[in-house]
Amino acid sequence: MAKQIEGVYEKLFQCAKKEFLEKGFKDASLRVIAQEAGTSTGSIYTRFNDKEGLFDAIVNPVVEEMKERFFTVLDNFEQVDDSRKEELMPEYSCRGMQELLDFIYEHFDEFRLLLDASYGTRFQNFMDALIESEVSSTYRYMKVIGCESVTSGTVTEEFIHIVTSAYFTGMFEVVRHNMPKPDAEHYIGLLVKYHMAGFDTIFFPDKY
Amino acid sequence: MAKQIEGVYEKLFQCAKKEFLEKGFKDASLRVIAQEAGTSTGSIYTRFNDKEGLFDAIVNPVVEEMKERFFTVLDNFEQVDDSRKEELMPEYSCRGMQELLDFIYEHFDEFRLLLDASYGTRFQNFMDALIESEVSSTYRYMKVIGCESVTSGTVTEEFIHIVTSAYFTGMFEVVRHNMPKPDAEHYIGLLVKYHMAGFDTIFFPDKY
Amino acid sequence: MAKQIEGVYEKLFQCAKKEFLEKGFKDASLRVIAQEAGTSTGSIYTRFNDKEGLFDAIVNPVVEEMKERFFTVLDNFEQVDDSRKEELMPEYSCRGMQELLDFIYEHFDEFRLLLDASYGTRFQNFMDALIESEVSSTYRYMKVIGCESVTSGTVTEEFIHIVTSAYFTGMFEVVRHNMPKPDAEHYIGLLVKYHMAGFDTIFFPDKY
Amino acid sequence: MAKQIEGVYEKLFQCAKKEFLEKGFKDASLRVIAQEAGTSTGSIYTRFNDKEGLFDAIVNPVVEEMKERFFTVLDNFEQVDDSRKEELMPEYSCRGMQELLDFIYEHFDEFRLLLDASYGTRFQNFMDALIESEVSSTYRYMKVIGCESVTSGTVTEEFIHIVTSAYFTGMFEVVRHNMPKPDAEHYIGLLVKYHMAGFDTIFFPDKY
DNA sequence: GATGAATGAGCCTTCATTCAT
DNA sequence: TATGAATGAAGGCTCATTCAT
Repeated sequence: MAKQIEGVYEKLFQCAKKEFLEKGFKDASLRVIAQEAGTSTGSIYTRFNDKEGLFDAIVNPVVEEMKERFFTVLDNFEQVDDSRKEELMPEYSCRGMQELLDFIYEHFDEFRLLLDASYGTRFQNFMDALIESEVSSTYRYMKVIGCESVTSGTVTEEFIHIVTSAYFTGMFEVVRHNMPKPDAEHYIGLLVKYHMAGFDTIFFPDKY
Repeated sequence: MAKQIEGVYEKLFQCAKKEFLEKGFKDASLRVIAQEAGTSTGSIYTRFNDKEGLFDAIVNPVVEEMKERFFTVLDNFEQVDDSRKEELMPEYSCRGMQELLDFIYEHFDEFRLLLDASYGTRFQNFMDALIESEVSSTYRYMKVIGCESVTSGTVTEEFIHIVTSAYFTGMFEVVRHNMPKPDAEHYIGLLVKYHMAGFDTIFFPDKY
Repeated sequence: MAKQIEGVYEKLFQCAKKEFLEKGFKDASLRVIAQEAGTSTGSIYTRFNDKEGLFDAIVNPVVEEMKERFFTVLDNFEQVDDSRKEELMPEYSCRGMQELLDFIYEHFDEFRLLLDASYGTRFQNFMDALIESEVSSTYRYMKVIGCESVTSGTVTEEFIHIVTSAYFTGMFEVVRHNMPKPDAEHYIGLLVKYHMAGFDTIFFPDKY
Repeated sequence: MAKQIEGVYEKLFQCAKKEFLEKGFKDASLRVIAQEAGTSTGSIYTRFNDKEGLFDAIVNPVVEEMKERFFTVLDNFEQVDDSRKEELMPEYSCRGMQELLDFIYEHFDEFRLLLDASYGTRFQNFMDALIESEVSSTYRYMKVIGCESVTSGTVTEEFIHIVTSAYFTGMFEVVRHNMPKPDAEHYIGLLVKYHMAGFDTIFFPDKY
């Protein structure tokens, strides 16, 4: 059984990343990628099955790891004793965002791909899905701690979605703008504060 | 005098809207649109010049009116006496958002096109541009009222961009999710509160 | 019976001339011509039948008049008594060329159309046809005067064609280069000398 | 290693030649060529890049070789000692034309393409360019040998252009008329004589 | 007669994918 | 397994001509 030539996978991988970033999934050309990588289009099919498979290979590992980390955080928090949830929430939330930021900066290109170059792939709703997880986790939390605006129906899961979208968009804005990490950290710190203050105002209007 | 067959314009307009919404600008097919509209591709060129002209015809009137309204609001506020700006800000902001929401619901499809189907057209950065206007207006305002976090440099225009992106994304989420208007109004009301609380926390930490 | 609007014919005529000159027959666009002329494509069909008809209208009158003049000259010479032909030839030839030049300069644009913009029309071989007339006339003349190189078969009609093509090409070069008429006259005078000297060398090698 | 199907290149090449000859570059259809050649349009792009590339492939090798030969002849003559130029001119000129004729007959179709089917390609001014080279070479020669009609200004480069156009047109007439080579040779021999006699009459009126 | 919209075939070109070598 | 040529549908667009108004 003939072996795949070493290094071609990586070359394709890198060139595809570049091409997808520049043109988006749909407008990227496999011929260009293969050429740039110094190999043939066939090589892509051998290694990645098809165009989407190539995109997948670049982006999915990051997505998977992200999910795992993300869900670990959510799960951990889920397992905190209900009585202490409210108290620990800010810390969890803040550390969660920090970790997310770190993760993003370790996988900057992949996030840019997910955000702005994934139209036409199964990841085109990636951010929505991510947000949806966060939303339902938050919603469960709100109910658990008996947040009145939720139990009374003033605030629904739908609204949490809106606010969370806003929050995450702010977060990902640092990716879209290619900010240096220190700046990003500074801004995200502020963003967390912004979000929490806004959040409390809505969900715990009586808090203060 | 040769007249355009009546109703074909509208038919093309509607079918194009549908096709663009479903597939996005780039992937939409003029052949499909013409066929669906029961006419020939040539008809499109008679009426809309070319593919982008067709997209334009659907979306530009809304964009233009939006700009006008939006800039009127910003200008009005700009002309308020500086000493009263801070006091009147919340009202302006809130009413502005309310009007924006009304406007969006009058032109729902067009906004969906602008948000998610405009890649490849001159509108692809529409939301960015919108946000940028809001950002610079806000920034000017902050300096006028002598907001300390701004004058001291803790907070920059870049961060205002992040927060404003977040805010507007929340706003447009109602479009993306096809919410009934009453729900939307309710949520936007809350979103405004959320934003203002968050905003104040960052920019006027000493306020309270 | 409704009447054609006055002046439109002329306008179309002029605009067509311009368009044909710029782009050649095939690449000229009737829509552009109509637009430029401030009328409709239909007008062209009413007045000129079709695209070629339009070209025809511009060019054919000139061609016809040219033929007539040209054939008159040939005929006149034909009717000269055979015994005097040789003697009168130079004068006829020279005056013919002079008249041709005058005629060309009265119809400069039309000649440019015939030479370089007629591909795709029935005039695409106009110059060939013209030359062919000249050739057969010349050939008849040669036989009449008993030119030895012809009667002996050293020189054929085919070769006369070659030489005549050369001659006429030189002639029309002044059109292609948009020369001022005085220059043209000077050059054509020289060209006639050139041709005649060359001609005699071939056909009457013993003359001198 | 994927190979181009053998013979397809040649088939395309031949069918393209045929189509271009029949309809000219602009009006030739790649679809027709591909069909005629029993392959797909894509094949053309694999082998020739695009429509002009196809024309190029047919014609350019001939043009390049022609340039080389042509310029070699001109250069050689340029390097002859000035004092012997006048004496050697006729021989050079005659041999040059002879060689040109041979070359044309080795590449008959290509010359027909260049002459009558190249509109719309970068070769559309091929003959003009060729003539222009000859003209400026001739002009330099005239000045070197101190031809009086040139130094006195009676005769200009412009007129040399006219005469040279005439000369070359005569030459290429054999192509346009598909003459058998022996006939062509005979005629070109005569044409050279014709040209030289005419030329001398104009440029060296005192010679005899 | 005047208009100019409608027609629809035709243009060159690009593409992801297949498959013979 | 590697190659890259072959495929052929599909893309946006232009055009001379027709014909309803």
